[in-house]
Amino acid sequence: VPELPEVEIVRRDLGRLYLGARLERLSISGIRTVRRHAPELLSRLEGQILVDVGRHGKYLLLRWGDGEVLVMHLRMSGQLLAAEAGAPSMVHTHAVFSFETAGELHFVDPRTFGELFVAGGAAEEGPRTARDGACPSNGALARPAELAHLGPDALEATPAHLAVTLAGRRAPVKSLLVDQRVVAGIGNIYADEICSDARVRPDRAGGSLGRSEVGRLAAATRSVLDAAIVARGSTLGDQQYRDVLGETGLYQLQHKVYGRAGLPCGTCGRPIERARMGAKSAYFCPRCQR
DNA sequence: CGATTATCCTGTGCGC
DNA sequence: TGCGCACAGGATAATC
Repeated sequence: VPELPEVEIVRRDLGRLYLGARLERLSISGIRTVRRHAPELLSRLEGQILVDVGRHGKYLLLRWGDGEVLVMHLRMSGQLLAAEAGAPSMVHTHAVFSFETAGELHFVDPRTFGELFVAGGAAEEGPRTARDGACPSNGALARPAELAHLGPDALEATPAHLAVTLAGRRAPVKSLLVDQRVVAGIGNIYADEICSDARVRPDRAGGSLGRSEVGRLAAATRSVLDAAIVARGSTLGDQQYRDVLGETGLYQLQHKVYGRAGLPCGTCGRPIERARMGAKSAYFCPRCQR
């Protein structure tokens, strides 16, 4: 459930609570959570200081004093929750970060789809291209090789990029929006909300969109994600999403279409429809969205 | 090659 | 009250 806005809130919370703190111990109890490489690799983070918390799409990037980057993804049911030192763990806690002075951080994930791994920890360092080494001095967190397949972060993507990636595609607009290779960070909820804001039906073929429609889609991507971040993300009925301090988001109160099948559209009053797109459902207003 | 479908997993809520 | 089952969906592998 967590998508770009929720992950961005978690990123900010982590920075506020743990930046500059020294990791005393990292204990892993869930094997599946660290499935990318040997769990022992994570022990190299112990003793290091958290120096930066970044994000690309739905991935969190924690950079440590020795230059290591810990990559985390919450997937469907993952939560990162602050806890007092020595506090008992909830069920489905798969990793506990114990900081020297900042307390603990618990990685809780009932469905175990989430994961964490040290970037570059599993593979040999590949040959560096000129691009890779071009500007390491600007302090920006370089994207790990494991995330090379991702498109630009949805907040960084330009309208031109969106136009190019939609051109000629037969796949539905919504499928392209949630395709992390096109833009990174958009999931099922925000794809529906973005299509609603852009007044474009989610099942329209990407290549069939006109210039102004692509423009509206790009603008909607920005405005919807920005507004969702201001509202600290969406916490749905399942109460799944929580920020690091356990608080819910409020953006669900501003949802125009997601989960609102049969309810009247706020603009025209027609009932919101729910359509099956593959295994997932898409919500839209049949009158306002074309 | 691009588009669709199955898979991973557990908690929840529904119908019977 | 309880049981079975569909559903939720992010990413990836497999398949059409």
